[in-house]
Amino acid sequence: MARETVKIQDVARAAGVSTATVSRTLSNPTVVSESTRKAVLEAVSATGYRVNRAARNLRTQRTGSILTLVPDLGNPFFSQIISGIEQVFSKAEYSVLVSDTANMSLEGMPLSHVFQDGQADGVILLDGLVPKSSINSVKGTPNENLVIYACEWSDDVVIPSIRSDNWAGVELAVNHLADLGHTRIGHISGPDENVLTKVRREAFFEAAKMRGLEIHEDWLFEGNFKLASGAVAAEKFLALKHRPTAVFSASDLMAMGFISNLLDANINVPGEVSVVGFDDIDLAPYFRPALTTIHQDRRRIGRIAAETLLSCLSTPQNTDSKFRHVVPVELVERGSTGPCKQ
Amino acid sequence: MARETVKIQDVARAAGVSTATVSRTLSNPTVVSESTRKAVLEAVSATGYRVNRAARNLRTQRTGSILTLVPDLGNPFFSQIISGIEQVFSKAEYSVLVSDTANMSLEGMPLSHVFQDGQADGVILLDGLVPKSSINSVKGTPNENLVIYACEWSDDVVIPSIRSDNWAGVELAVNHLADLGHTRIGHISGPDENVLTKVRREAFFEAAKMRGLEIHEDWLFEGNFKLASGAVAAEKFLALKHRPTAVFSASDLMAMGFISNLLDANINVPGEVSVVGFDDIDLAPYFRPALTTIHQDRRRIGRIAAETLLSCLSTPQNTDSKFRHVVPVELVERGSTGPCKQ
DNA sequence: TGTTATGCTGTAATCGATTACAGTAATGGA
DNA sequence: TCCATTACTGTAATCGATTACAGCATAACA
Repeated sequence: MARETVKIQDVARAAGVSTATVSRTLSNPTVVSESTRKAVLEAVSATGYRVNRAARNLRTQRTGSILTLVPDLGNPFFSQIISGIEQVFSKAEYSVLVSDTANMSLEGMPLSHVFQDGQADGVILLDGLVPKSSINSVKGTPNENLVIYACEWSDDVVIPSIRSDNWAGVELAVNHLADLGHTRIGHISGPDENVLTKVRREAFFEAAKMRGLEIHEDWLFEGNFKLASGAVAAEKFLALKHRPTAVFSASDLMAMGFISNLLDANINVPGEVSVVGFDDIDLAPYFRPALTTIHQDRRRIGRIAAETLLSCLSTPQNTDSKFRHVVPVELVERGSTGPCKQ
Repeated sequence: MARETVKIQDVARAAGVSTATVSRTLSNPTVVSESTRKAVLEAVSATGYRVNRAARNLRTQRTGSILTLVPDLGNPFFSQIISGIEQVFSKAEYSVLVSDTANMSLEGMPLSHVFQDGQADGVILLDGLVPKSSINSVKGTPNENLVIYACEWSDDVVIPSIRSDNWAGVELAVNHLADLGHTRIGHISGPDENVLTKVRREAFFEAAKMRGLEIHEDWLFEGNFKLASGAVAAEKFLALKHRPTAVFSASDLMAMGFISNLLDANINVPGEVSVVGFDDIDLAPYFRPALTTIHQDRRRIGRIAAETLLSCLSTPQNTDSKFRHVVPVELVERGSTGPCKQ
C-alpha cells in the first residue's frame, strides 16, 4: 500500500502544502499556522513518515551522535560510566557510539577525523592514553571544545575533564588505616603509564608523610587494576620478610585478588592485614571480608560528562578548555580493615 | 591554509580529474588506471580529504553503523558481549551504537523506525523483553533479517539468535551436585519474565527428575540475577526448617550474594551448603570460596552475533530467520561445592 | 580498413532533507 | 485609501558524495 519509503515530498502532497512547510512543522512548529500544522501532522501519521537522518545530517552538518572511546569495554568499571553517558544523551536525542581503543590504532589517527568524517558531533574520552597528538588535532578547529575527558585524563592535554577526587580518596584511605594504628602501609598501584596511577601513588606518599609514616620500596606493588594483578601482588607480599600490616589498593578488583591469595595462605584479613580498595564496585559489600573502599560515583561521572559535552554542543562559545569538574568520593568502611595488632 | 572543509571537488581539481574518478579511486581502486590512481591519492593526502559520511550515507542508503539494545548497560555481563560485538564490527568498518532499553520506551516504538530513520543498518538485541510488536514491525520489510538476538531471546519472535547452551549448563550443574551426593537441591532463579529464567528453571526440574531428585516449592527462590537478590534468597533459605544441602543459582552474582549471607550466618560453604553459579564472571575464581560455576563465553557470543549480522548485511538473501547458534558451556569446578555430608 | 571490444574517464542526475529568500494576504495605523 | 507590518507559505538552491550513462581512445581482430 505504501511506497517503499515515504519522503517529505509525499507528506507535502498529502497535506497539500510544500516540503518547506512540512519541514518547518516538524522542526519548528510555532512558525506554521494552527490549521496547517494539524494537516501536516495528520499527513505525517497517515503516511508513516520518518525524517531521513542522512539527508538531515548532510544538510545541517550535524550527526546527532557522540563517540565514546573506552580503553576496555569489557571492564565493568567503564560500562557504568557509559550507562550514565547514555542516559543523558538518549534524553537529548543523541545516539552514543562506543569504540574500544584496544580495537583501533589511534597512533596515526587524528581525532579531528571523527569530525571531518561526520562520524560524531562530540567525543568523550574514557581513556587517558589516547595520544596527545591525536587529541590536539582538533585544536584550532571549530570542534576544539567538543572533546572531553571523563574519569581518566592526561596532564599534557588541555581539554575539559570530569574526574573523581582521587587525591582526597587516597587521603581518606590512608588516614583510615593510620587511624586504626597502622604504620606500615603498602600500596598496589595501577600500571605506570596510567594517569590515575600517578595521582594515587603520589597522594599515597603525601598522605603517608603527613601522618609521619615511612614507606618502603618493597611495599609498592605495580598492577594493572585487574584481579589477577592483585593476586600477583599478594605473592610478592607473602615473600616479604617484614610485611606491612595494611595495604591500600588502587582498585577494588586488585584488592580482591590480593585478599583471595592472602586467605589461601591463611593470612587473616583484617586480623593480620587490613586492605582498602578504590572504586566501590557492586561486589565490594558482598565480598568476604566485605571490602573497605573509596566510593566513586561512576554513573554520575558519566552523566556529568555527558551534560558538559551537551552544553558545549548547544553553546560552543562559552566553553573553557580548562574546565574541570571534580566529583567527591567517600570512604566506605567495611570488614576488610581493622585495628593494627602489632 | 586549507579551506574549512575539503570536499571531493577540491581533490578532483587538485588531481586534474573529475569527482567521479576520485570517488572511484577511493571506493573501487581497480577500475582506474595506475597513473590516475596515484595522482588522486596524492591529491587526497595533499588536501587532507576525508569522505563525508552523511553525504555518502544519503547517496548509498546505508549508515555504516549497527545498533545494540541492552537491558542494562551497567551490568558487566553485557559489557563483555558488547566488547565482542565491537571487536568484530570495528574491523569491518562499522560503528556500534549502544542504547540502554531502560532509557527508552520501546512499547510504542517499532524497531522498523531504526531503519526508516537511517539510524543503523542492523540491530543486535541483548534484551529478550523488547516487545514482540516492536520487533515484528520489520517483518516483511527489506530489513527483515537484520535484527538478531544475542544471549537472550523470545520464543514468540522468529529471528536469528545466538545463545549459550543453557539447558546443558543446568544439567552440568545439577549432575555435578548430584554426583557429590546431594539429593536436596535448591534453585535461585532470575526474574519470572526473563526467558533465561524459564529455560534454566525448566532444565533444573528436568535434570533433577533425571537423577531422581525431588524438588520442594520452598527451595525455589526468585531473584533478578543481581547480587542483592541472592542475599535476599539467603534470608529465605536460612528461615527454612528443612534446608537443601546444595543450591544452583542462575547467575554468579546471585550466588555470591547468597554465599555472603550464609557465611555471615556461620553456615559453611561448601561444608554445609554447596553452591553452583552460572556465568563464570571474572571474579568467580577470586571469590572465597571460589565459585563453582557454568562458564559462558560472553565475548564469543558477541563476536558470533556480530559475524552473523555482518554476513546478513553483505548477503541478505541467504538468511534464515530460524538460524540459531548455540555456544557450548562448561562446568568449572572450584571451591563452593563439595560432597554432601548429611 | 572497418568493426567490435576493452579500458578508462567525464557529465550530470540523484539521494532527502533544510532554509534563504521572495511572495502573498491580512491587519493596523495614518 | 494607502503603506507598513505581520504572519505564513512556496520556490529553489544547497549539503557532498555516488553512479548510470555516454563518450573517447586504443587494441584486437577480421
